[in-house]
Amino acid sequence: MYTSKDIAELLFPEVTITVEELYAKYPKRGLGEGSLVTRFAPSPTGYVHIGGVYQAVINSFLAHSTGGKFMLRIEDTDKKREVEGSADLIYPLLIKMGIKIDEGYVSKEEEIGEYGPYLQSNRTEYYKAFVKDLVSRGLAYPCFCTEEEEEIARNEQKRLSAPSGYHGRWAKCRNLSYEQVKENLDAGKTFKIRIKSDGDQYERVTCNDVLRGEISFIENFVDYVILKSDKTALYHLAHLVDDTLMRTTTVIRDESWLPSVPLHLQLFRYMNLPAPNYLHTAQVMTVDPNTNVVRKISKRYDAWADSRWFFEQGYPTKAIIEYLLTLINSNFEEWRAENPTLPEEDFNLSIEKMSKSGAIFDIEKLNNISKDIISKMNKDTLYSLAYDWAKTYDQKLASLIEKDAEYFKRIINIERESVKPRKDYVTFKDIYSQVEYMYDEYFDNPVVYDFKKITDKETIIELVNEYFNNYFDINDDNTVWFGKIKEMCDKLGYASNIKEYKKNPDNFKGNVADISTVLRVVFTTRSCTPNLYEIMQILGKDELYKRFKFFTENYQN
RNA sequence: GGCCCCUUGGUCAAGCGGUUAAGACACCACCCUUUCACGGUGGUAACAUGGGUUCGAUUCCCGUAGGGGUCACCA
Repeated sequence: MYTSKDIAELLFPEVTITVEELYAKYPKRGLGEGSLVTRFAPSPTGYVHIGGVYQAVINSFLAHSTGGKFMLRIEDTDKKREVEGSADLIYPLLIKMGIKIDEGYVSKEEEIGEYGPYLQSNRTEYYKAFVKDLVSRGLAYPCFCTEEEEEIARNEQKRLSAPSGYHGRWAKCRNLSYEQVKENLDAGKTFKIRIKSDGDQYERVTCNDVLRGEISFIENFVDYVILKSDKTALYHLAHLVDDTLMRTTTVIRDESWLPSVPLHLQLFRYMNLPAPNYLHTAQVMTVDPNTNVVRKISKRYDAWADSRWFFEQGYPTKAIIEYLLTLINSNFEEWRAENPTLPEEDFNLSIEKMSKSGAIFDIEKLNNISKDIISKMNKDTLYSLAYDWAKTYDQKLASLIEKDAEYFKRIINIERESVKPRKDYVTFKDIYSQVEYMYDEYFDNPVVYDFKKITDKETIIELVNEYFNNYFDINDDNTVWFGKIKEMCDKLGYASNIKEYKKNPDNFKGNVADISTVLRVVFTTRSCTPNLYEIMQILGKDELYKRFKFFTENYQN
């Protein structure tokens, strides 16, 4: 009389390692009581989705704030979906995001940590060992059904409105004898392994989710495939094996995994293992710009689903992370306001403050955070980050910077490094268009002078001449400089005091703002610029004359 | 359709039985101001709905609706 053990041996003669040996090989970690061991486990199907970064942030913060470990595991069991080379993109991306990885897959050549391999395709023997154990104890079995047969069963179930899946009378291979299995094998049929579910569709099982509390489900009564016919693991199996052997304490994943919790709990029970703690996060969503419908962020429709998009756009890493943090923990902004200079790693991410409902990704809010972060950078930091960015994404800006780094720094430092710094740049992408007029090359192309009230060429020339002849001294300080402009206003019949002007506009030809605008536009072509005095200081006397000359030769009313 | 999760302003969200229902972003107005960018002040705007429980529900329970997820040899 054959037993299930014989079937296991028949199916997996090559598997000699046992689960006991594996447990021994990966002993419990000697971490403190409340230390969380977490993991980010993406599959290499392309670039890292922004939702993945969101997950990684949660995992890493929770591990690090509890003195635990954060792992990076690559879930590449599905070779059909894998995008060549994309596994090697993940680690560098996370590092660039400022997320520290304690253990895991770095590249084809490199791994960190003692609980590996961290690439699932290198763990097949482990999965097989677990499966063999399950089969030998009669808790899993080989299934020889073809796709066609299963398709037919599915259709029948649909027609009958029966619960779908491989179970009950549809589970044809559930009780195959040793002889039947051998017969199929001898006939050259391929098999996959299904869990032999003991679940009852009228019974319930509960899970105590760390975030959501107790959740009750119908027991799993479907004999799900856990090992594919190519003998690679399905997620469910890999999750059981990896998170057990890697000693993960808390499985953090998005809520789309909630429906498979009963299966996972069953799997752990079958292995006589304690299930890890589960934390099912909400998903980040977006509103479709065309239909106004809330939906998942999609690789197909949303360019920014690709986390690299944020780098291309010139968002500082810090802005991306801080925005994500505001979505994850509602009190992050408050903490940031109270601790403006602390690094974000110091923030204590807490599960209690985590929202259960999916947030809609708000670019406007991100922009605000980004603008604020850039405004608080000192000129050297901004210079180096902007230059790094420009080198890969904006050659025009890069070459401007390369001409003269110090000159560039002077420009971006106007009204920076102060209590109320300017907030001109939402991203590094905004810099070019706001500094270009400080460079001579700008005038190689046709320029448009953006004069406001005073637009007549002769009048402007008279005004600038008057200014240069009687009021201009590059050595004046800001106060003297502006005092002289007011003096000139008074002399020419323009109000030097705007309040006075507003009281009796008819008494004046205009006001000091009009005069300032004339100078501003002659020197920069723009009516909106940072502090004019500083701009004039940076341009210097000769350049100012040169620009005035250019104006006289090129401006047309 | 079955099962599961979620539901406070346009968005992120405080709140955890009694509040004039915070705050941030966005928007609007005013102030400050040589333009702009800041900064300041103020404003518009919310508890999906119906039943309970209770002296009293945004808060607790049930139903309904809406949104989302999931029902693969994908993760």
